[in-house]
Amino acid sequence: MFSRACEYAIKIMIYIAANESEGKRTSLKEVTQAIGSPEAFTAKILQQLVRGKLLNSFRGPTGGFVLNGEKEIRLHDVVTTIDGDHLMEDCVLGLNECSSSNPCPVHDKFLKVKETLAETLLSTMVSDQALLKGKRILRN
Amino acid sequence: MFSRACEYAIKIMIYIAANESEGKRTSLKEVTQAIGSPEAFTAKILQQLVRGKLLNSFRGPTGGFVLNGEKEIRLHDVVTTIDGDHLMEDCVLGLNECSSSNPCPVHDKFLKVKETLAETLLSTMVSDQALLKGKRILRN
DNA sequence: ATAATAAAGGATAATTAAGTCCGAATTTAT
DNA sequence: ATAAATTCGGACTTAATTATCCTTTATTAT
Repeated sequence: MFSRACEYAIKIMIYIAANESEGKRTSLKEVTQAIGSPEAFTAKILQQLVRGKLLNSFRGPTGGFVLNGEKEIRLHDVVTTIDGDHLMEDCVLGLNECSSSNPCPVHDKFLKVKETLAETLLSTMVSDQALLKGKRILRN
Repeated sequence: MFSRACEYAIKIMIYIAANESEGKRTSLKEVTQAIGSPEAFTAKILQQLVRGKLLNSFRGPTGGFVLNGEKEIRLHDVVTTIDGDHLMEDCVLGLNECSSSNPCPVHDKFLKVKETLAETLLSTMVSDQALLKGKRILRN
């Protein structure tokens, strides 16, 4: 459903949010350890999240990453930052010209699926208590 | 959401079903023209659909593909044949050990999304009249 | 100032997905 | 029989994603 990078990104954000609820800043090393992801690749994803204004970063000793406190971050923000909004916006069959007025054969059938997905991503905050509780389960 | 190959597969099946409702057998050339897909790649997908028992094939002049008439084919059959059941069955975060009894942080949030998707795929037949009406809109 | 620590960034490699090429096998019609 | 049309199958190429390596830059503490 999501790219591998996006799966990591969601885990990253949840882990950092959980850490932050305990007042802790999170380093690359710590988060890769926590979610079991390749370090260098994870660094790239963290960069994207910083550029996308979802995280703030600090260099040097005691450095690391924190949530951008200015807005409540939703899963929707994370997904669109890494994967874009294709899943919610594009035609399921990949057609350029598909819309409610000029629908592809399956357009109507998938309206509800997309709506449920969008609603889920928009209504779920990365700092949601229900998510943070599951913090321990971010790797196998 | 689906792989490119799976998008093609869905279009292929709808097109062949529409043709078949008019008693016509469909050739590789015709379907690639109809859906605007690369011919050689489309041939591979047709092979997969034949091996998966969703289609029957005939060689030689007047050859081509027809639906396997033994069962009513659902979108679910097409998707699982090409992409597998990852979308419906696997953990959204890619965890191996994620289940209702040992859920990842977002497990519950995505239950409804997966359920809506599965329900949509299972309840939609490729010969559904609503789909065949949209036959003309399978390429840009 | 210096050394140590951590993120930033660029270049490259490995893997997977998407797409192509071409010859073999099968069937139809002449 | 032969030629043409069509699917089958394997090997190959290209493009995108995932992952690694290594150097630079910024920050902290000594």
